[in-house]
Amino acid sequence: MTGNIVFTAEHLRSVVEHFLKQPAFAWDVETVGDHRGTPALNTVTWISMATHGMTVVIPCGHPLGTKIIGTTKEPRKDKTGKTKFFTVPIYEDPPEQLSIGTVAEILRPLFFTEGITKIAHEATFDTGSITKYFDGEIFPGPYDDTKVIMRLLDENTAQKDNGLKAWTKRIFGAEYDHENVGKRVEIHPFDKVAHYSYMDALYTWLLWLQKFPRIEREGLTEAWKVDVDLIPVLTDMRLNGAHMDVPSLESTQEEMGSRMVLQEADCYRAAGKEFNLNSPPQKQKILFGPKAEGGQGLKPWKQTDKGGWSTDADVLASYPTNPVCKALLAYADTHKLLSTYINSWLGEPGNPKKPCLITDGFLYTEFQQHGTVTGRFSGRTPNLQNIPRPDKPYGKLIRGAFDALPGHKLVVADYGQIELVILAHMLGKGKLYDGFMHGVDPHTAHAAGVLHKKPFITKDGGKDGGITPAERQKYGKTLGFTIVNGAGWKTIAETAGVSGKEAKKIQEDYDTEFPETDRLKIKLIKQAMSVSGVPYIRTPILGRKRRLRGLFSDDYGTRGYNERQLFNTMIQGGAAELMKLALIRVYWALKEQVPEARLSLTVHDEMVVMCPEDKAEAVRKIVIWAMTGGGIQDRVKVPLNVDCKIVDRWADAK
DNA sequence: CGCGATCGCGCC
DNA sequence: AAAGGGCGCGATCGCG
Repeated sequence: MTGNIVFTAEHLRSVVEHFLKQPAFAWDVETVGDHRGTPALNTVTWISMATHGMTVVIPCGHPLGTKIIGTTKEPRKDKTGKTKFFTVPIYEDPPEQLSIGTVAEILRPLFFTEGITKIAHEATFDTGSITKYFDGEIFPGPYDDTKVIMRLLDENTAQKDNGLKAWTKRIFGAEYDHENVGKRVEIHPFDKVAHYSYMDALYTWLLWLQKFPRIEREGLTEAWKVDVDLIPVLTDMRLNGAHMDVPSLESTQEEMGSRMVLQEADCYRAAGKEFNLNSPPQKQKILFGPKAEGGQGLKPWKQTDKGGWSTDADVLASYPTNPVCKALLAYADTHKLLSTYINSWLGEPGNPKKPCLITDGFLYTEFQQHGTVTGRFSGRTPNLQNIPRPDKPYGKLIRGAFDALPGHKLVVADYGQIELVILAHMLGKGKLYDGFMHGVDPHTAHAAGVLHKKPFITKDGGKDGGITPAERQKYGKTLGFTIVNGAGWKTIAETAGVSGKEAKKIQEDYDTEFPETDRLKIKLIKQAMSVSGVPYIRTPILGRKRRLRGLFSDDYGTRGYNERQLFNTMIQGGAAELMKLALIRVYWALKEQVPEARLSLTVHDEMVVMCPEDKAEAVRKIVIWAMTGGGIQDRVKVPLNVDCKIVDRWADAK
């Protein structure tokens, strides 16, 4: 392997010459720095590449040599504050390496050659990390991503088994990393990291060679193409980050912090003692323990998955007169939001384990196009797809901390009722479909259907035969998500606030008034079961597969669960695919027409773009075109609808 | 001390 | 008869 470590410019040039003659290559980076996982901020110290006939590894800034030339004792404090001494090896100086600048300059012609496919495992990370060395320019495609491929071929793989190491072990039986070297390359000796980096590129290449042909064989080409077209888009978003008003976030932190202290005290006072307010077992003891032992003597009624007695918000709310429950509910709300969305982002100064996630006003997040079984994106580190809604008090403050740079605006667009659009598209007829075709909103259509009234909002309290806004809310909105998710009458009763009897009646009326839905469900289930091997269905827009082994289960519950997943995947997955198409369209249109504009975020049916104030109107038009215009509207039978606002803060968009 | 499981809960 | 789909993450707790 020694000859495959590149130390000189001459060597690297000859490598590039070889790679330029190939149709495709795999590559990988190793990164260091306080923000090693954030492509916008990290430092690349290794690049490795593999193709037909050659695999190389290019060190460019590794700090250690290979030979141990001595040891030293390093003091480290443990949790209790005790100082312990660890023996740490001292390595020889590292060999002389090319600088990342030189490496990027020589690699540039290779990466910027259109027509050579660049393959990585989780490409947005590697692509984003190297972009800063290419003058901030994302290199052109075609791209490919073995993680995307593997996930399309088996969407049910658990997230933790979805890394390159796991695949390499499973498919090639090879294990080359027992120490998680990639997590902190800078503490490992030179040769070890060289080997590790080399193997990463090599196995990405081998995995691609073996698995890519299966994409076409399984009829997944269209879904795959969109996912790889998303690579520059998601890389761009990952690099852009979202701008934050840090002082505002800090003042919210203080406000919530002092509020929480009071709420803590309320809990202790009500319970008559101090206990850990975040510990389910301790809460159990307090709530359900006998009064003689200082408990509240409440009767538990809800089990956790593991069979314990639940103390979740549902349970607490069911004892509305108990002061402990009341106090715990208030505390939990504040604690959850403060710890998840504020403290974890601002970090703890002086604690290297809890760094501030906001750098120069920007918070960077990661969108994974292979993060879910349905085809939606998932978001992580941090997840910006679950920020509290602006219609809640703390949500208004937290979402309000996402703002635009001075002189800029946020253009925020979201699809209206996108899941029901997909449902209507699949149905192709019936009251929901007709409603969409005539501009009736789906909640109104649903409420009117089950109430046997006319599908419009009444103007005279109901004498005209229409439905009231309250009926729309109560029946229409409830039906909307219960259909999509396959909820039962109990959930309907709970959500709509009606009796079980009435909920069952709603369900029956829905089935008679909207018979197409049940027929569609049955058709899709039959379709999935009619294929040879593992049952699967394909999403309506791009034909992504969802395999559902449990569809044939003898167990009623398992089978029902799989049937609900099937139907939901069609809807949720179809909606996600429209958004993916829209994102690709908006990215390229903006690049061409308003290059100053930047995609910041996407949250399932919503996208956020930041741009200079005087370009906001132009951006708005582009976004609306991208989400609803020809080329995307052609893919769905009912009209797409977008709400698009120009605002200063994310919270102002709703 | 680090890791993983568990509970609970934020969003769409 | 009976059924809520999809995520990520913070805090706790038990294990090795």
